[in-house]
Amino acid sequence: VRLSIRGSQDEDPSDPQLMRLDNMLLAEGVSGPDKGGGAAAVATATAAVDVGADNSIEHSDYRAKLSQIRQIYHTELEKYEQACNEFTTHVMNLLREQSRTRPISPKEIERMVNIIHRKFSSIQMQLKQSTCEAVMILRSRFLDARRKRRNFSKQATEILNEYFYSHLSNPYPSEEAKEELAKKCAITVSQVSNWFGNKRIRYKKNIGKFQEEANLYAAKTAVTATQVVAAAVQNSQTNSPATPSSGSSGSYSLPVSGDMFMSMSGLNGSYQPAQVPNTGQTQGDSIRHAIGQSLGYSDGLRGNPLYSPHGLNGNGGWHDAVTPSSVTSPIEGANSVHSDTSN
DNA sequence: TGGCATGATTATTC
DNA sequence: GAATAATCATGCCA
Repeated sequence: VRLSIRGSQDEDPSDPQLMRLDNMLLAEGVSGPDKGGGAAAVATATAAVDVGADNSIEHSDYRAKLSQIRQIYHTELEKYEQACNEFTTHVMNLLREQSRTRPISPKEIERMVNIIHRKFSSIQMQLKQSTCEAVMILRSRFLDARRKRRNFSKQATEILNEYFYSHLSNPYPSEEAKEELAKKCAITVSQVSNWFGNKRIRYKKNIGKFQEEANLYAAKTAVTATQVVAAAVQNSQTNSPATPSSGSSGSYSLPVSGDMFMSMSGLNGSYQPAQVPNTGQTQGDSIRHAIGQSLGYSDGLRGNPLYSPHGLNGNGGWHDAVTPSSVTSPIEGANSVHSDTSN
């Protein structure tokens, strides 16, 4: 903007602003070697925005637009250079012609050439500036796309909720579990992480609000669990090769844990940390074992999180509730807050 | 169209 | 580096 005001007056070639523009164009991969630096710049720009595989379209879109800008920039630049040269020779010819009628000093010629060059470099500067602006706009638009969100599919949220509520005492899926969930939900692992992060925080903030949802999923889990268990029992009794898969959602493995009782027990709004699971330990163990054999998630979680070391403590925190060494005692927080004065 | 739901980002903490 | 808490920005529905 300032440029157009200052315009024709002073165009110092070593202008810091020009240098800034040059640097930026180089960094953005607009100027400089066609593929080398440019590709690198594009790579960093797109890497910053990379959210998942489904973004490849946007990537190519970004690249295409950037290369379009680059192309325009280069052709314009070339055009200006050519025009500058042509104009210079034209003026030189004029001066030469004039030299027949009046004496023209070499100094005067040099001065004219300088004026012409300055004019063209100011045009060049404007080109660079507008190119920079174009890149900035493109970039900001592309970066804004990060915030563009679409709600997950109903099935996806269902799957995530089922996992969440059936692991209510420790809603921290392991890396494998996250991957599994991501695959099932057709989202990325980081989206799964985001989802659990949001869910935990929002659940904790307003347990009452989520109670209905918790009951819903607990009931759902219970029904499926019953089916699965029945099938498993029948399976072991009849020794038949029947598979317990409910067929509802393919191979989705329902994580059945004591947590589902937990979400039930919280019906009246007052949240009780993991207290029930232990009661059914002996029986539940065999059941869990049976289920674990036919279901997926439990595998990745074996030994730990089903009966989690964590509980929503008095301060409303899962994360630092208990140390792993106390896994063997899942009663924590049942009747007493026991001596653990966490925080 | 306003308000709530929800996915993503950021700052902070451990 | 993962989790939390706060916040942003968009989606969705009455």
